[in-house]
Amino acid sequence: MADGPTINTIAERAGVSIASVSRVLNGLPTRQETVRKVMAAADELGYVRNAVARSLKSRRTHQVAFAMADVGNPAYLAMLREIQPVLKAAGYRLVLHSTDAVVADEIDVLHSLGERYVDGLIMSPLRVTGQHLEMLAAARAPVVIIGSVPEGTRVDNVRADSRTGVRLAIDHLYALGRRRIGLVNGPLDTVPGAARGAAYREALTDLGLPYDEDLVRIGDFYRAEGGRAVAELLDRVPDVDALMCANDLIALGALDVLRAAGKRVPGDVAVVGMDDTDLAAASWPALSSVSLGSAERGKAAAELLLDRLQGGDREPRVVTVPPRLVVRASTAGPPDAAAGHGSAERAEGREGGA
Amino acid sequence: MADGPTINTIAERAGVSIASVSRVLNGLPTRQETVRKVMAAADELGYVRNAVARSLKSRRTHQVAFAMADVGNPAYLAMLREIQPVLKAAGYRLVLHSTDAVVADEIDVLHSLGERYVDGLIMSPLRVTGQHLEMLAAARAPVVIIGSVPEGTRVDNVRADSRTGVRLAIDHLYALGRRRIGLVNGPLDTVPGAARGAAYREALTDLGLPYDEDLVRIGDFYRAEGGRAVAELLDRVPDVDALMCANDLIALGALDVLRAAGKRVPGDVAVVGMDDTDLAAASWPALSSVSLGSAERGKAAAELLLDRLQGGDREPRVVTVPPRLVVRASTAGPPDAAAGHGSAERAEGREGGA
DNA sequence: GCGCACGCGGTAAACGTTTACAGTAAACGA
DNA sequence: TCGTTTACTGTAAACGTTTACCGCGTGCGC
Repeated sequence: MADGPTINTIAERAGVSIASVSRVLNGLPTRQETVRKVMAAADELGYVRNAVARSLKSRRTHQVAFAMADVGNPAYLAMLREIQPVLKAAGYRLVLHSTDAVVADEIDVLHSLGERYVDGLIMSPLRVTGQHLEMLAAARAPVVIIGSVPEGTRVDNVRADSRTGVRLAIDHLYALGRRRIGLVNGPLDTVPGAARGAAYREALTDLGLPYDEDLVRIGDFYRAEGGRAVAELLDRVPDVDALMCANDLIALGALDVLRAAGKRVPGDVAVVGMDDTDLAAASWPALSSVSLGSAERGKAAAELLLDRLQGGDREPRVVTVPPRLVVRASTAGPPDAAAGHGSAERAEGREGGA
Repeated sequence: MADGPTINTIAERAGVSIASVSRVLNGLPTRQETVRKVMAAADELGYVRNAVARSLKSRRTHQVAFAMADVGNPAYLAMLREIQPVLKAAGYRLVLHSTDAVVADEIDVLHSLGERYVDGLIMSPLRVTGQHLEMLAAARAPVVIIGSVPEGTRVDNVRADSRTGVRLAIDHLYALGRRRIGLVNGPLDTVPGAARGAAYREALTDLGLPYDEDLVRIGDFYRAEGGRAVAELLDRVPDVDALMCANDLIALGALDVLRAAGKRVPGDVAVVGMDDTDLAAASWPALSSVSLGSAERGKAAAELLLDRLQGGDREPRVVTVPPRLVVRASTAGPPDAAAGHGSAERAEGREGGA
């Protein structure tokens, strides 16, 4: 791997100055003869521009960072899938950070913006601390936050509306005749956890249903722990007839546990997930899920950032993506009155048995 | 956003030369007094090293690129999940490219290595063309290929062994008493497609089963098209009793279609997927799947690359990750003799019905 | 008291570009 | 013929670091 050619090498070979080489390579007006010589030399040498040197001079890296809370979570992956092509189309590379939702790591990423190895950042923190806000205010490059930040924070911001999302799900379950609706939530000190908890309570109140603490269980946002929380809930409220789960992974855990407990879904218990990930469609019974528009949020965030990178100053903008309830088999009908027949799945002819 | 401080700013404020500032910041031996002054100035100014300038000088970017064929495919995501922390731990950032398995895009990525914006590359091409090999030979930075390359290609290489993987699955199905085993494959001009097709044929031969063209269908590697291919297969061979699917997405498509056709899984048809993605565990019935060690391959690739980045020259290495069959409900027993009772799921008491 | 080693720190070059500025030659008008 | 415009090209500075090299002052041995 001998050192690659630089514009100096080319200049020498073509018998012109490095300035001319640069001009030719950038398409600035130049005499035909010079263009020809430079191009020929560049071709023969297999010249490729050095991105680092260009960045140093131009103060632009054409890189954007995406700091996702969790590389394993399909909701973030959905964002990633949308962010990637938008950036690519605009000529930006994507630098991926995984913070595992650890605050220190997120602060680290914000801090490292000062190193100027990227032109901007998209970040999706699970929790937003005072430290986050401080760093955001001092950030040396444009940042877009996916998730909610306190009012008045001067930063571009893309939000889901999980409050309305929970409402959609609860109303749906209510309309199906469910009255003992449980909530399996993630930690209350996360932004989504808190929002979903509050929205659940509110929705019940508005529907005139009592709020029962035994119907609310808290775990983390993963399958195993979600299942554990559901088991606990079943233990306390055996006749629960619907479960609102704070995300799809929790809902999968719920399906596991319900199945093990001999409960039919949706015959005995209807289950709704959240995020509408690929897993929802893959599970059996297929999971009704509230889409919080992960894909749309990713896209919006990327576009906000590009706009900021290209446009320069403007007031920070807040984009809110509306939720959408996707109804599948896991909530496909009213609860069974009797035991064991005419479940919704059967009505649709989709069950696995003969 | 006033221009951030540079070592010049610090030097001025501390009353020393930029060389001293640099030495202090890099921990080179310096008088205590100088260290103190520089540190104080740096702190007050909120100085952060400029990564671009450092890279230009040191010819190291501390970035590594991962070019994945498809951001949507869980198998590649599993690699990503392993690659990320390995690189992070070694102080490298991850630049993510999605090539959508388009050859031109992959060549582009290889070409752009010349821009020196990364120190190395991990790439997982679906097809390896002559153009790939040419670019690999001329690459200006170390590359690790995930997937098979022709013998003698001088490049670090991490392989799955899908031949043995298919063999594991077919032997398993045979042991369960299945004799009409279909294959739902992806395109034959892809490396995995070709390997799986050949392995299937070989396995049948070794087991003394006839090779029947009607039992082999080709689609792409996605759910919808996989389902279509299965429908076609069912049409030609209604009494097929097992399906080997070239990946999990195809297998999910198979489950969809089998369910719609009123076939029980595994009672009538056993189904095996490949890649052992999250989806396999999430589906119902849970999918038996051949793990090709995506996670291990990602990890191995990252480690090979780091070794190369740190160690310098050595002979190219080939790492082969052995496959592993993960048995779940979709192959949990022998075919039912009679119609409709005693399926494996029921035996395990896990079905959705009462 | 003188020469020398040694520990520090400053000057300047280098990494590979872009670009402001100045310089040159040709073309043109008076 | 001469000045001026025009069209191009070269010189050099700059982006923010790292580092080779040199010079200076101190302390030591003789």
